[in-house]
Amino acid sequence: MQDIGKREQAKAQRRSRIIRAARDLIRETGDTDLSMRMLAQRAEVSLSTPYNLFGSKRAVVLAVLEDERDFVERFGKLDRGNSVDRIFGAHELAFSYYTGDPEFYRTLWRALLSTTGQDDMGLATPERLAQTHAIWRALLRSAVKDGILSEDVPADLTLQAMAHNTGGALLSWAVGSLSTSALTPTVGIGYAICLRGVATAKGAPLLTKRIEAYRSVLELAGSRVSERSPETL
Amino acid sequence: MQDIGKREQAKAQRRSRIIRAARDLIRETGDTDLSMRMLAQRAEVSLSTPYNLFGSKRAVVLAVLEDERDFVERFGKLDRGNSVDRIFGAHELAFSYYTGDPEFYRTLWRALLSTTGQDDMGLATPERLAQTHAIWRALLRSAVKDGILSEDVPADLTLQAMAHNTGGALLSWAVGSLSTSALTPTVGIGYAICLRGVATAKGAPLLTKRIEAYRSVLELAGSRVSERSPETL
DNA sequence: ACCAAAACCATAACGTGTTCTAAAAAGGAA
DNA sequence: TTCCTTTTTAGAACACGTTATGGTTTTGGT
Repeated sequence: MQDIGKREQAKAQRRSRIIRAARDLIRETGDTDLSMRMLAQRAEVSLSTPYNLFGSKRAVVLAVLEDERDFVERFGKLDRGNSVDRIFGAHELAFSYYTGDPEFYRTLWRALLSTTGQDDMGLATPERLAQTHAIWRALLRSAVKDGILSEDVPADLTLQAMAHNTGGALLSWAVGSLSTSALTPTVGIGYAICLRGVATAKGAPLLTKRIEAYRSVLELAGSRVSERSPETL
Repeated sequence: MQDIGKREQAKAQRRSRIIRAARDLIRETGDTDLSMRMLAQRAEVSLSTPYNLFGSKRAVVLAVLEDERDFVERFGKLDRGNSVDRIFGAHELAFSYYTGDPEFYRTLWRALLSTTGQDDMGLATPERLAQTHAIWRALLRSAVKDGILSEDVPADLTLQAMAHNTGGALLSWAVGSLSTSALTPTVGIGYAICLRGVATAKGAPLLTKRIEAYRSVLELAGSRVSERSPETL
């Protein structure tokens, strides 16, 4: 009844070999998309094996994405400062992955987007979605408890607005409309504006300061606010 | 020297025939993506012709999208009510296209997203981008002039936050994480939250009312706020 | 009316993600 | 060992977007 068969072991090894090969290929070729045939050759498996173990190219890329980010563990070390500090600390931590290796994550996101449609899979694994959702929810609730955020708007609605802000910014960034240097401050301003929309009189000044701070970062980066017009759709 | 050659005329006719065929194919097949070969057959042109006239499948789909929405003209008729009324009137007008024919626009957006990456084309034509940007900018400036929005945050930053909110919501909707009935109110709440973040004391209550209104719409639609967790990424 | 040039057509080709087939290999149980 | 089951493999196949290549048609100017 034990999972520790020699069979599962070999399978796990193949899985990680495929993920590693995919990561290396994306890192090397850059904007050239990785192909399944090249991936299979690099991972020393058959072309069928990635489909047996993951199901699709999309699933492989998603596995690479979630393998790279030791996100949740690092979140635990954000207990310093007040609620607002922790919120924007989490924000900058989350986006440090992208800005730290832009080429890699850009092509990764493009590969994720380019296969959207056939399966009903979203942009992340349900488990990861639930994890990050719980973390952010706790952050907002903590801010409510500290008297910084009002409670006449449910935290979930605020959270959804922030999540959509994130998604739209990442989409613009992946497409190329938003520069890497502008990514983190732009989303930060979006967060601060949203949060000030549901803030108490006590909390509002803290968020105003965040807006000012990110604005100066934005101008320091030399990029005018709308080097291209934002995608108003 | 005149543009009105018989040649251009035939070319324009082929263009519109391709666009119409693409629109019909998307309408009929639904989630089955339209293929270039089927499109050429339906439009009674060669497979090469769409590439000669548009450049790529992506460009064809984008042409369909912009051909469908007589957006800018309809915006002119939104002069009733105060600034806030006009803003959310514009919002609901913009999203009425999507909610009015969800299947069509969903597949259309998926087709747009699925070819993102090779060319540097964004999610809309530069002209359309500039147009809608100008319209929204005017709406926000009008709200500033009416004393509803504060002016210590530049309108472009607020606009960018709202645009990213839009993009993220549309992405979630296209992927399937956000239901059609929840689309308009969810984005409306996002707008209202953002705007209340940069509102004056006079304007804040108006936006609070909008939030309440959209919340009741959301609950009336029977969908719990997070039927799936929002994509926090 | 003729000619040169430009546009379009049919077609093949390339590489892609994905699926399907039979064959082979490998692990576990007797 | 021997047998059975599960998994991997090789390879072909399909539909797709896109490009390149000649050949054919059409147009505008002389």
